Amino acid sequence: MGISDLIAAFLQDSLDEAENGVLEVRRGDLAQRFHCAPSQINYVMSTRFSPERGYIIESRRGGNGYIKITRVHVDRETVLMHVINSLGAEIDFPSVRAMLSNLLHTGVLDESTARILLAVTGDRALNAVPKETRNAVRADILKNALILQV
Amino acid sequence: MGISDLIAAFLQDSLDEAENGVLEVRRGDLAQRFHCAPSQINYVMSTRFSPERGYIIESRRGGNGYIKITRVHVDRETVLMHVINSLGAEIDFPSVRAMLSNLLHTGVLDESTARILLAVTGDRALNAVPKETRNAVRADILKNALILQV
DNA sequence: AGAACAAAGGTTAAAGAAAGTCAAAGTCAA
DNA sequence: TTGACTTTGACTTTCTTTAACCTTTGTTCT
Repeated sequence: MGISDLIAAFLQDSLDEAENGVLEVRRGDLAQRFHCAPSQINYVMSTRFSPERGYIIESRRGGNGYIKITRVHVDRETVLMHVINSLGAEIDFPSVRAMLSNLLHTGVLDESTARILLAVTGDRALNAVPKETRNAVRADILKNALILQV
Repeated sequence: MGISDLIAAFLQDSLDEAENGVLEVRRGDLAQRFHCAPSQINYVMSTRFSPERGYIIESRRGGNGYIKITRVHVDRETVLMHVINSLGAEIDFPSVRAMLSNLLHTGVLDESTARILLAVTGDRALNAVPKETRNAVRADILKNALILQV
C-alpha cells in the first residue's frame, strides 16, 4: 500500500464515522499527518474520490480554506438506470411521489430536482391531458428528466 | 470558520430576525464586537452581501453614520412572476427554449433546472399527449415548475 | 454663517493563509 | 523495459486580515 492508499483509507474511515457522509479536512493537516506533499492530497482526491466513484469534492482556498468530501449514493448511475428501466409505460402520481421521495432520501436526486419533478407530473400540470393518458405522460416525462441526471 | 464567516453569519441571523429584511448596523460596533479592523466589515459586505447574492448595501458616513443591508429577492421573484403571468394558456417548444435560455442567462434559473424543464417540455416527453394539446400542457408544466422557483 | 473639530464610514495595497496546477522524477508490475 | 500509477516541489490563484490614509457628515464655537 502506497501513501495514497493510506490517505484514501483514512478518509474512508473518517467518512464512515461522520454524519451525513460529509467530511471536511484541511489539506495542510493531512499532508503533515502523512508526511507528504500537499499536492498529493489533491492527487488522492482526484483519483479516489472522483464523481465517478460517487463523491463530490468542494473546496475553498485562502484563510480557513478546506476540502469537503461528500459521499453521494454509491451507485447513483446504477440506481437511476434501474429506476428508469423499471418505470414501464405508465406510472400513477402516488407512485411518482414514492419514487421521488426514495430517490431524494438515497441522495440520488437533490431536493430541488425532486420538487420540480413532483410539480411537473402533478395533476395540475397535466390538467390538459386526458385522464386516460396521464400516467403514460408521467412516465415519459420522468424518463426524459431522469436520464439527464445520469 | 474565519472571522469574516462569523460576521456574515451574525448578520444573516440579525437579518432573519429583523422585519422587512432590512438591517442597520454601525461599522465600528461590529468591528469592536468581533475584534477586527473596521475595513473587514466592508470586506464582508462586498463578498457576502453583494447584489449578486441578493442584497443591497447603503451607507452614510459622518456622525450617526450607518450601514444598511436590505435583502431583496424582489428582483428574481418579480421576473419570475412576470414570466409566469405572461405565459398564457399555451406555449410552443421554440418559445419555451427561448424563455428558458433567457432565464438561464439572467441568472434566474440555474443550468440544471433549465435543462430539466427543457427535457420535460420536449416532444419526446410529451409523446403521449395529442399534438393539439401539447402547447397547453407545456404551459401548465412550466407554470407549475416555475412557481416553485419563486 | 464659517471655521475647526469630531465622528462616522470608504479605499487600497500589502501581507498572510490556504488550496490548485502541472510537469518532472520515481516506482512497480506485467 | 515500458507504461501506468505515485510522489514531489516550484509556481499560481484565491480568499482573508490588517493598517495607513481618505472622504463625508454632524456639531460646536466664534
